[in-house]
Amino acid sequence: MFTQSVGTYKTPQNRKPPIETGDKFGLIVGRANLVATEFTYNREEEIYGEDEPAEYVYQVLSGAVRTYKLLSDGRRQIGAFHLPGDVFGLEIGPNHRLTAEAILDTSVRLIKRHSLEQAATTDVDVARKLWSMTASDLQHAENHMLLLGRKTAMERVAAFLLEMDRRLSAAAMMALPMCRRDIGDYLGLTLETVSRALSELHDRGILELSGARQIILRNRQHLRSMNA
Amino acid sequence: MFTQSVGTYKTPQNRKPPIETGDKFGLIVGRANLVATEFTYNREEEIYGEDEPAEYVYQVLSGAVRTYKLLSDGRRQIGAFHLPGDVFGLEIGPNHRLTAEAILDTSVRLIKRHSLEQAATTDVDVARKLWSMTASDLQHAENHMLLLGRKTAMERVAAFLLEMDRRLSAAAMMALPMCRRDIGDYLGLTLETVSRALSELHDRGILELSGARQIILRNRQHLRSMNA
DNA sequence: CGTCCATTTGAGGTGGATCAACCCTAGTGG
DNA sequence: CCACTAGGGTTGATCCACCTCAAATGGACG
Repeated sequence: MFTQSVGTYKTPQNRKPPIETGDKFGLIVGRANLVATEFTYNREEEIYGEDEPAEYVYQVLSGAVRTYKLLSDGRRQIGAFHLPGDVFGLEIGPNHRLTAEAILDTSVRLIKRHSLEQAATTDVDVARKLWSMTASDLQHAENHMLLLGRKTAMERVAAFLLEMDRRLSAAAMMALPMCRRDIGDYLGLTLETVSRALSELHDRGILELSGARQIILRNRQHLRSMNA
Repeated sequence: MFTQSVGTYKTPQNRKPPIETGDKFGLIVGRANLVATEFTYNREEEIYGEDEPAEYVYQVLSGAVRTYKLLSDGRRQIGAFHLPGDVFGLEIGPNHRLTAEAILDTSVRLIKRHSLEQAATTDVDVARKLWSMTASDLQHAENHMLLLGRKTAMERVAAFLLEMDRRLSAAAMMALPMCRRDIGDYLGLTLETVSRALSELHDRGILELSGARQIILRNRQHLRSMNA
């Protein structure tokens, strides 16, 4: 994978990761004395493909990543967006089950899966942490199934905004890393429907736009009430 | 939970469970010397509710179970059907994240979650098995998000039939335990749309119906090709 | 300043939802 | 053993939320 990659190596270790507290992955790495490498991917670059052998587990240090599945005719369902601090690519079987791509220039920390699993056999805390990360992904997927199967377009967009608000807006303004098509493919909508929903929320004074991807939420309570 | 339950106790242990080989749960129970109890629920009876404390983990012995989430106005998304052999209700957090109901009269084997977690701290194989079960659920959810977000009604029904064929039809005929509404709520469709899709598949000679829930697949290859 | 995309907006089409009969069948009770 | 009933399932007619296709707008970057 890496030999073909356009990404560039950086010196590993010896850096304070820009990750807030509660960094499970960091805890594991430290605790188990694992070797973590840093790597960067260019915008729109593939990190791994669906069904490829899962050799590494990844943590976003900066940038953003989308993981998705494709149908044969190109229809795409994004399963999750991965933002700084998030772990992705953790599998228990031999292969990745989704494709991962960098949305922006992205740097990741990566660890050999094998070494993580090794650590899990000797350290129950590591084992539980890995299980817990998979369980968190499952919980996200269960909520997302409800969204995809039963929510209206406006409800989906409201849920998306609240999720992103929670996950990336420390400041008042949130800077979305992804385009309208990505949002649509995450929410099971077209990019036009996403755009129309955002326009309507803007017209209703529920959010402010300064550039299509710079959003300020003016009325979170209203969004929560739309979230059914 | 059980004090309010209409279910009835049966003598635990001392029975050969009607579970085929590869019974992960059984392996854990045997290996770790855990106490498993048997319990039965009546048709349409709730097994546990969303956000209730997750005290037990369940395995279906006979019958069928649906697990789902509800929106405030009653819209329902079924996350999974659980058939004999399947484990459900396994959580890592304190509470159940979906509601579980018996579709038919159903008997389950149950184990205290606490005792499973206990076993996981001393036996890495148990820990890995638990992780693996959560990972399987996640994989199912990832596939289902693709279905809910991007597949047409006919593709969803074809996928459903193939899933049920794989999971419960040892014989030529498959006996669906669930009604059209359940299927719709699993596939993100209405019961009418499910019915129309099945009628069309019947008209096209792809399946045979003897009673609405007794289905014989005549052309699996065709169904697979519709599964995009 | 011009080019290239991403985004917005508009107009019209459609797949699946909704609303409404009707049918079938398993269970019930006479 | 059969008539009745209730609930699940099917089918038809219509509607509408979202998709599709198209064009205009805007912002970033050379």
